[in-house]
Amino acid sequence: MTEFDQLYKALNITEELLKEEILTVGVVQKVPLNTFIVEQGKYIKWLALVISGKVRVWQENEDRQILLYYVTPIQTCVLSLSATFRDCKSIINAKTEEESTIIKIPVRYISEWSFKYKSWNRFTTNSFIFSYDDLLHSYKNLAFNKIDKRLLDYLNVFSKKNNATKINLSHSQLAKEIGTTREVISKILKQFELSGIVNLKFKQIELL
Amino acid sequence: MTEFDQLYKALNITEELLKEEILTVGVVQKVPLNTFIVEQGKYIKWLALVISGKVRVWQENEDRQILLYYVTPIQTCVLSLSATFRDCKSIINAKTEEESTIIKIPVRYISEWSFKYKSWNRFTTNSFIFSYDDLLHSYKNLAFNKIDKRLLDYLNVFSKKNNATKINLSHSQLAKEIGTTREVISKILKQFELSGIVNLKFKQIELL
DNA sequence: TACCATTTGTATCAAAAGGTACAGGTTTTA
DNA sequence: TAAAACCTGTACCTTTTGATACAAATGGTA
Repeated sequence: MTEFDQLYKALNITEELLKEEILTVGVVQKVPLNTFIVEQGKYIKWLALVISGKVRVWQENEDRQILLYYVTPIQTCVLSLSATFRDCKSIINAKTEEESTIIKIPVRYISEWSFKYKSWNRFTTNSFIFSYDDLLHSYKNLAFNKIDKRLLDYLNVFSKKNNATKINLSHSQLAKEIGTTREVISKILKQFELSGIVNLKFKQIELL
Repeated sequence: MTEFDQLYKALNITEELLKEEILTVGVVQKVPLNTFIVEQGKYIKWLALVISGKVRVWQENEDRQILLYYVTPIQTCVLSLSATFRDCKSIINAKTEEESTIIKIPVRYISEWSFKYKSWNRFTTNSFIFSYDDLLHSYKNLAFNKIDKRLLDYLNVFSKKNNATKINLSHSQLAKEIGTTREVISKILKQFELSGIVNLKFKQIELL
C-alpha cells in the first residue's frame, strides 16, 4: 500500500479526480528526526500531511516557548492549513520528533480543492473543528488545573498513546511540555513517588 | 437596509441563489438583554448570526466558569457552527449582554451551503480560522502573562472596542472576565492608580 | 432621611509556583 | 579513563495568587 493509498483511505477520499490531482502534485518525502518542517515567520509553500512519524508544533516568544500540539498520522498541522487560506506566512515551528514520512501538497491547491471536492472539504473542516476542540481542552486545562494535575494528565495520556506504563522522558523535557521549570517537576514527581503513584528511575517514570 | 441586506454585505454574499435561500429559511429575531441563545448540553436547532448587539459565550464546569469569547456584529458563534457539522449538541452557553438582533438559520443548511456556495464556504472557513486565532491568543495570554498584565490588556481592549477611556465595570465583573477573585482585581487596580495608569471611581475605571 | 444592597479598600494568612544554589548521579565522548 | 554534558534531588527564599474577614463608601429607595 503506497503512502498515497494510506492517505486516501484515512481521509475517506473517493473521488477519482481528486486522487489523480493529489498523485500529480503531491510529493512523498522521508524526513529525518529533528528536522524543521515549518519555521516561524517564513512562508509556507507546501502543506504537509503526516503519513507516519510524529511532528511537534510550538510557538516561540522572546524567552519562552509554548507547545501547541503534535501532528500524528494521518493529520495535518492546522495552523499551516489555516495559513494556506490566508497569507501563507507561518506563525509556528514544526519539527519532527521521530523519523517521519510526509506528503507535501503545494499550497495553491488546498483552498481550491476544499470547494471542488466534498471529501477534501470534509477533511479541512474536520481539521479545523478537531483542532479547535483540542486547543479548547488545553486552554481549560491551563485555566482550571494546577501543575500536579496537569502533569499527571500528561503522563496518563502519554502512557495511553504509546501503550506503555514506562515513560522515557527527562524532568526537563516534561517541564517544557507542561510549561514550567525542571525543579517543580522533580518536586511533584517525588511527591507522586511517595504517594505510590509512580516509580522513578533515571530518565524513566513508571506509572503504577 | 434590512437585516438580510446587512448580512449579505458583511459576508460578501453575491450569489443570488444563496440570498434567496437565506431569505426563505432564515428568521430575523429581536432578543432581549440577558436571554440565553444557546445552552450547554442542549441540542442546537438554529445557527444564530448576530446582526446587532452582543452575545457572551462561556463554559461552565462544576464550580467555575470560563469566558470563551464575545460574538459581535456580524459574526456567528464558532462553537455552534462547529456543532452544526457534527452532532448539534452544544458544549457552551451563550447569552445576550445587550438587546440583540439575530438571524437564525436551521442547522441542516449550514454544512450543505458550505459546499454549494463559495461565499458561504469562505464565511465558515473564516469563522474557524479567526476563532482559532482568537483562542490561541487567549491561550498564550493565560500561559505567559500574570494577572496584572492580563487585566491591563483587558482594559485596553475594552476601551478600544467601546471607543471610550471610561470603563463602567465593577471589580467583580472584571474578576469574572479575567478568571480570578474580586480582591485581586481591587488590589491590582489600586496599584495601577498609584502608578498613575488609571483613575478609580465608583463602578468606573478611567484609563489615563 | 434612614435603610439596605452593592461595591470598594485593606489586612492577614496560606498555598502554589518560580528562582537560585549546590551536591551528587549517569551517560556520552574525547 | 578522564572530562564534559546532562540528569536528579533538595533546601531555601521570593513572588504571585487565592481565601477569609471586616470596615467603609456609594447609590437607590421606601
